Amino acid sequence: MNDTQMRRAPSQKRSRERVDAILTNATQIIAETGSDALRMSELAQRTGISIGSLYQYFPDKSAVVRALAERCNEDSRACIAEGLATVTSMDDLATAFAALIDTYYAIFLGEPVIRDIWSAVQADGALRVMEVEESRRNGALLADRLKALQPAGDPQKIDATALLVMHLGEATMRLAVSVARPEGDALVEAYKRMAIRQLTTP
Amino acid sequence: MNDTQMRRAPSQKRSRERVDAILTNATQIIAETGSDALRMSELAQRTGISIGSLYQYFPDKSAVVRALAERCNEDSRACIAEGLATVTSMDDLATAFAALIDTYYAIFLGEPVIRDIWSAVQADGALRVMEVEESRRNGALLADRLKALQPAGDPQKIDATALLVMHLGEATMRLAVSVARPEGDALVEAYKRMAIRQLTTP
DNA sequence: TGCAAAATGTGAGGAATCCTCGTATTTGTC
DNA sequence: GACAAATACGAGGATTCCTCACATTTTGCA
Repeated sequence: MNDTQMRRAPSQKRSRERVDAILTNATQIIAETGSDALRMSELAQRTGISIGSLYQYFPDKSAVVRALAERCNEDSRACIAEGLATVTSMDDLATAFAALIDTYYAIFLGEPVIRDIWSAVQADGALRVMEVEESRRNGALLADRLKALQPAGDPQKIDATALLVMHLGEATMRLAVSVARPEGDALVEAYKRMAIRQLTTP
Repeated sequence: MNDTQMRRAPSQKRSRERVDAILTNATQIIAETGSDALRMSELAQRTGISIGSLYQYFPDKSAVVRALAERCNEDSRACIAEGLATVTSMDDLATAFAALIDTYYAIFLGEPVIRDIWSAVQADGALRVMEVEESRRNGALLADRLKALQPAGDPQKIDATALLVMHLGEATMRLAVSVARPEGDALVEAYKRMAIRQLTTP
C-alpha cells in the first residue's frame, strides 16, 4: 500500500510479511467481533508482537484501518476497471454495467467483513473522507468511459452522473448486505435498473 | 424524544428544559469542533451541570448522539411527509418529488451540522443501524404513496424501489454537502432526474 | 570472527475519555 | 421545622491509545 502511512518502510521481506500478518489479523478480529472491537493491544498479541513493534509498522490505529480499507478498494477498483474495460459501445453499457454490479455484489456477499471494515472507516473521523475519495476514483473511471462513448455529451454533466452513480452503487451495496437476503437482491436489481437508465439516456 | 433512552423521565419542566439545553450545547460543540470532538465533560461544563447530572439525563454518550439524530430525523421526516402529501396523481409525482428534494437539500445546506451529527452516528457502532431504520421509515412513506397511485404495481417491487430511492437520497445529500457548491448542486440534479425516472416509469 | 553501530523489539506507564457511585444538596410534604 | 425523595456533584475506576527509555537482534566492516 502507500508509504506515507507506514512508519517504517518495509525494506525487508520479513517486514512485509509482518505487515501482512497484522492486516490479516485485524481483518479476523473485525470479522469475529465487529468493527468497534479492534484493539491495538489484541492485534499485537494475536500477531505475536509487542505493542511497540506494532506502532513501528503503523503510526496509529487509523493507519491500520486505512490499510484495510485500501486493500478492499484495490479489489473493488480492479473489479470496476475490469468490468468497464469490456464496454466498447453504448449498446454494451447496460449489460456490462449490470454484470459489473452483480460481481461487485457477489464480492460483498462473499466477504461480509468488507462492510465492517467500512464501518471502522466511518468510525474514524480522519478516514471518513476516504469514502468520497474512493467514489471520485471510481466515478472518474466511469466518466472516462462515458466520455469516450459519448463525445457529444456535456463533460461536467457526465462527471456528475458518473460520480453519483458510483457513490450510490457503494451505498446500495452496503444497504443491500445490511438487510435480509432476498430484499437485498431486490435493492440491487432496482439500483441496476435505475443506474443503467441514467447512464444510457441523455 | 422517546423515553427508553432517557435515564430519568423529564417529569418537571425544568428537566425538559435542561435536556433541551444539553442537546443544544451538544449541537453547538459539534458545529464548532466537529463530530469527533464531542466530549461528555465539555458538554456538562457548557451546560453548567456536573458530569453526574449529565448522566442522569442520558445513560451514555450514544444516547446524546441518538437524541440529536432523532431531532434531525423528525425534521426531515416532516419535510418528506409534507412533500409527499401534495402528490395526488402520478403527474404530480415528478414535480412534487423534485420540490421535496430541493427543500431537503436546502435544509442540509442551511445547517451543515446535520452532516456532522450523522458522522457522530456513524462513529458509534450501536447507532449505525439508525441509518437503515430511517431509510425504512422514509421508504415506507414513499411506498404508501406509490401504492395508492399505482394499485396495479407489484407491492414488493414498490417497497424495494421506495426504500432504495430514499436511502440513496440521504446518501446523495451527504455527498452533495461534502463537495464544493456547484458540484453538489449538479449531483442533486442528477439524483432528482434518476430517482424521478425510476419512480414514474414501470 | 569480533565488535560497534544501526535497526528493531519491548512493555510499563502517561494521557485522554467514558462512566460509576458514595456523598452532598435541594425540593416537596406534613 | 423535620423527614424523605429527588436531584446534583465530582473524585476516581476502567479502558484504550500511544510514547519512550531501554533491551535485543541484525548488519557492516576490519
